[in-house]
Amino acid sequence: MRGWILDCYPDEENDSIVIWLRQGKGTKRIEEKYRPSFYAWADEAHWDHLLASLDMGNVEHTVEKKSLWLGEAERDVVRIFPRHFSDLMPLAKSVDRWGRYRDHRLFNVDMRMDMRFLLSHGIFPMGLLETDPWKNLDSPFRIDYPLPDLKMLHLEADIDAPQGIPTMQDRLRSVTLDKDTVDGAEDEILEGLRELVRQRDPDIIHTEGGDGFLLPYLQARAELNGVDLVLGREGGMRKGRGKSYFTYGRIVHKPTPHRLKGRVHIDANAAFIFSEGGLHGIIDLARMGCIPLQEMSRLSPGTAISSMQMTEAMRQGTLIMWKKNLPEGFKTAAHLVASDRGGFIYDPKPGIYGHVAEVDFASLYPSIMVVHNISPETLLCSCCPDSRRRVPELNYWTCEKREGLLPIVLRPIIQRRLALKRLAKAGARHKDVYTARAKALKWLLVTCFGYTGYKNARFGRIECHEAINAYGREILLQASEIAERRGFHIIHGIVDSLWLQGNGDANALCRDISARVSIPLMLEGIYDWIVFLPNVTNGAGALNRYYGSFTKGEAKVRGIALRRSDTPEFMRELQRAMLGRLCQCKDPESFVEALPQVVDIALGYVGIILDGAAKTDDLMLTKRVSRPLAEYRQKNESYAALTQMHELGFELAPGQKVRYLACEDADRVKVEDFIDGSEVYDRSRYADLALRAASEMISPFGYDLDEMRNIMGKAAGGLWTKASSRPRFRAAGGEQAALCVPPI
DNA sequence: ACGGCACGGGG
DNA sequence: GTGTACGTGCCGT
Repeated sequence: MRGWILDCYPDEENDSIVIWLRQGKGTKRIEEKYRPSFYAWADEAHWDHLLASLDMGNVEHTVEKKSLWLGEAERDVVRIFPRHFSDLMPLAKSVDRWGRYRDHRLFNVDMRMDMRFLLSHGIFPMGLLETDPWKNLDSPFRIDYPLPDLKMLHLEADIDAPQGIPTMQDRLRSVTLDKDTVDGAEDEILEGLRELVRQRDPDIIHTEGGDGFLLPYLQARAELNGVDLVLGREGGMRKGRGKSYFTYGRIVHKPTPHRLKGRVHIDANAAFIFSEGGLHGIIDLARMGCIPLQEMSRLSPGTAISSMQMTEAMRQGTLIMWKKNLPEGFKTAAHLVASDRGGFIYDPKPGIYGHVAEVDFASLYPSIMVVHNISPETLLCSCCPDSRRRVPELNYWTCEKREGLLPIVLRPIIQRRLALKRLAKAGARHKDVYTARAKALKWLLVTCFGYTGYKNARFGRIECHEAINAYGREILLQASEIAERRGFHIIHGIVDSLWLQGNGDANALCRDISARVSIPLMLEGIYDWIVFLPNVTNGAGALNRYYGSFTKGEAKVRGIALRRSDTPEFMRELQRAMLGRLCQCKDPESFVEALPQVVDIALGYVGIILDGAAKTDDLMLTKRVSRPLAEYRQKNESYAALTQMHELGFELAPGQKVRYLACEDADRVKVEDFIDGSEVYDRSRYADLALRAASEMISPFGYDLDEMRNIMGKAAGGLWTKASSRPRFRAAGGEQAALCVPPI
């Protein structure tokens, strides 16, 4: 048979792997017995003890030659075969304990069962192949590859929810699959849905919040009504455990996954990569990371890149350490200071600058890893102590003889992404598909650097993180020097970007620098003007709060309220309106002339708030809560919102978001789902938010918050009396921003 | 004054 | 099954 692996998962009870093969037409279920194994190694002193223990426990094992770590020579290791899938982890723990002082090192233990199976046959999901025996007709890194015509249908439900937020107890009114709606009595709806799914036979069911609510809800209603609801190509769901976890500097909530059998459930809310790269992005990563589609849709890009590294390591014949146990090297105090510094940062002077070029390195950090061969096994390798590849600032080097794992994995991703972007730009036939794939790949590149510094990453090593940073700083310094030699003046720089003023040829500069550092530097664009905003607390230049107007007519905005996820739509709209007027200006002079008009625009918005005429929808504040209600020590708005929900029997897990309206009553807030139209929003609170949003953009030009409040007070003719300004540290000397105009 | 809480960034 | 570290700003105590 010929087809694509759409779905692949273990059947623990039968010690087998179930595969759903999508063919040109139709789908085939294949079940295959599978025998997983893991490896153990002990030094000479403990080797006999290890083998004796295995014999004593009657554990099936063989001795094989394998490499324990990237690039190391092969040596004798024991390959251990647990009797059942479910015995693997307990047995591995036993073998670990037998070596009492960590004498036994274990490998290939914590690996996904699906990936084990696929790698053992050298096959991958969503790649065309032949069965019996398994044989690839495709390779994972191809730019163009054949795919079946996948059918994805959207599923949603209408629920009678008297409390505002639907619960498991609420009645189902109707369900909609794509364009078909089923209503009637609940059991009829559920049976109708089952029949509809069977008839339309989608490969993918797409939901928004299917994991968190819809699927468990439908299942609960089906049980209550005695309906056998089947949404997969066979009955039953594969559930996991939901969790709040700490990542990316914040708490994220991940609800219990609800996976179907033989059919892929993609929950848009649980699928970060889907939101970025769509279905084709997920398919691309599933192929390269060797992870089934349905699993891939719920994973982070970090896990995807990590699985690609594992896949490559296995391909090289290296075993995968159970736990990372590469200790950090010794560092002196002075060394620590040097190595712990982050990326390159220039110090911008707040104000407006005319005619500015922005140049950015494309995928700077991943490119550094590739160009300078940075990988846990190549950094400080023992084979090249005299390597000429020295890391700047640090007494590190990288291997000259062998390319490292991280570069081997990254190089094709970088090249592939560029190729896809070029194809999309050239207006190729499947332009959207190429764009989607390129977007998914981009996230691999963004996360791979952070992963090198992550203590639990399998192929992470903190020294890699330091080395990449050190190269990054050096490269930006070199770029700055070259820019200055070519007559540019450096306004600002962060990590991989520079903002330059001057009359030189920016394209020629990019070519020059790219050639010098072997990493492509691109012209992001020329600004008619760009505003760098001051830091409110000390008046110095903020590092990443700016907005500007490109000559090609687009605006670029970073760090202000408009970009923050907790900002109400109304304040965004206000800032967009201000920006819209400012972007009509072609130079700093006309920008300054337009300011009075811009202030009027802002005051118009504040007026709407004070009149009570703003729509409550546009005033919703959104906060990602960081802890359970009981753990809040400050009685802030998040606390008030959580309390309100709690009183009605609803709880949020850390990482979930709450949306609420700030009100004047004793409750302070009204959670969005409970809004009944009787609410009166807190006018002074919102007016203040609006004034802040306005002054944030134009404070360097004489319109700080106090000034905006003054102007508003006069305009409102006494209606506006709020003067709750907190004392703030003002910039020394009250330095006003310079108006910087380019030399002619 | 100070601590608690939440957000950003890359395209 | 999970990127770190940190700056920034507002708000409550």
